[in-house]
Amino acid sequence: MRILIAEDDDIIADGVSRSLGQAGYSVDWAAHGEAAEEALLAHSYDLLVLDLGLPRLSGLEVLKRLRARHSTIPVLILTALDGTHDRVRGLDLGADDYMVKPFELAELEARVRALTRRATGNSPAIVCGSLSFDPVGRVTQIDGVPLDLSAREIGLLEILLARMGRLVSKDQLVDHLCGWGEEVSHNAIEVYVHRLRKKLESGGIKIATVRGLGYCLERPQGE
Amino acid sequence: MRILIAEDDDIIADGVSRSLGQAGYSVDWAAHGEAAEEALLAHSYDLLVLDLGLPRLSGLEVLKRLRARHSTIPVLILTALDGTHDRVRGLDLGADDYMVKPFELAELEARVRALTRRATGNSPAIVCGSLSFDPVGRVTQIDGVPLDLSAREIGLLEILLARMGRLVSKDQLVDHLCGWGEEVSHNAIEVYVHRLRKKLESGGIKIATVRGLGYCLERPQGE
DNA sequence: CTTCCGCTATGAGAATGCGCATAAAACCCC
DNA sequence: GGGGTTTTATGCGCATTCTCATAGCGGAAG
Repeated sequence: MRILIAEDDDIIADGVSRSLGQAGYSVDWAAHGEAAEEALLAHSYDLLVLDLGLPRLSGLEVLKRLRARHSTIPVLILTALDGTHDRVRGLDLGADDYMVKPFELAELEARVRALTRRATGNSPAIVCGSLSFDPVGRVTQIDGVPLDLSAREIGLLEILLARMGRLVSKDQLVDHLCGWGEEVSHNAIEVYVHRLRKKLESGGIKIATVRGLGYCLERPQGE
Repeated sequence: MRILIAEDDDIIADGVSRSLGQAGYSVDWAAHGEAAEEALLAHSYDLLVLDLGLPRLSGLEVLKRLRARHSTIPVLILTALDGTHDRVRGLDLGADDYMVKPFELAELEARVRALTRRATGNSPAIVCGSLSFDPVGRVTQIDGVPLDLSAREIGLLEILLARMGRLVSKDQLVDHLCGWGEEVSHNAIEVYVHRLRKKLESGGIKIATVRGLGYCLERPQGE
């Protein structure tokens, strides 16, 4: 799950990205409207958190262009206390939710969860054999028993589930786990896979290795 | 967008088909499992709304056969409140979403939208007799059973499938398998072909040798 | 028909480097 | 600073790849 934050106040941006990063999302940050526009064109995000008071290119303008391109990415707008007018206009332009500054990080997280859920097609849970993954709460269960996973493990599992039964290269994994700027070695991926495998093996879930190409979460036998 | 509804309760079926028809889909209705099976074989649908409690042929069976034919149509299953077990089994068999009766038509519509949207992103598998190959996931199945191939074998199969029924020279194979700097001997190609043949023979897939010219993946009968 | 030569099949062995495991270091949040 | 998590470091095992040697096959020429 990849999220773009368009926010000029770097203290807020920092807090938000930490908080969401902690929750297992990979977060990119754009400090002004043009950077946001560029990032949106260059990558595919699952959610945009958009401050309306952006320099260079206003948040409303970014949103307008985004929707003009028929993008359906969920957008959560951030607005100052007195920006009622803009807020309304934002919702008119196709924003999905809004928050008024200052806000609680916990509440932001909750709303982000709600919005990303919608993006995953409303599916209540992704099931793979005895494993079920709830994209809303980002909670994993094996045979109904909650499984304790770290942020990185959740991120890894998420993309493997999204591409269940297909091969996923290490580069693809790196892409999904990290925003740009931060990169992680292939070795790190191997370590995550190792740990995730250990936690999943009790449920009979297997991650197959294809040497030189990548990993593949085995789809449970449809029989 | 064409949708098939397999549902024996004609009141529900009527409501659903009106609602979806209203929304611009063209809707067919099958009142029992065999009719659904027949319709699925006769036409190509973009979505199947499947009641699990069908007479004549159960919904689970319909779904199972559908997936056995390597169909990737999105399937939304309808289930009674107490059908937890069947629901889980349905998702295991490759259903994409489910709804519990009774449900709101508006919600059904929303989920149908989500599923049909997702479908357009799906890549069609390349099928050759009992073999199917997903070019995106680079995963091979024979009669629905995943086949364990190495990187080189996958690469070889990939290009043979792309030129199915046509002759592929060894030089072409070398080109496709190796990057710029690296080269590989013709003898190596022979070895890959040998190993790939061994793994494919159980599925009745044949790679013909054309002496002095190259190899050719035989197109299955009936096309 | 027989012989010969070159192409292909096949098995076995060797080399490479990928991925695994484990440990240890950096990091981060409370 | 202490628990957790993330990341880097490192050596080993082994699957995969590739070469080699040999046997099989097919076509062409004599």
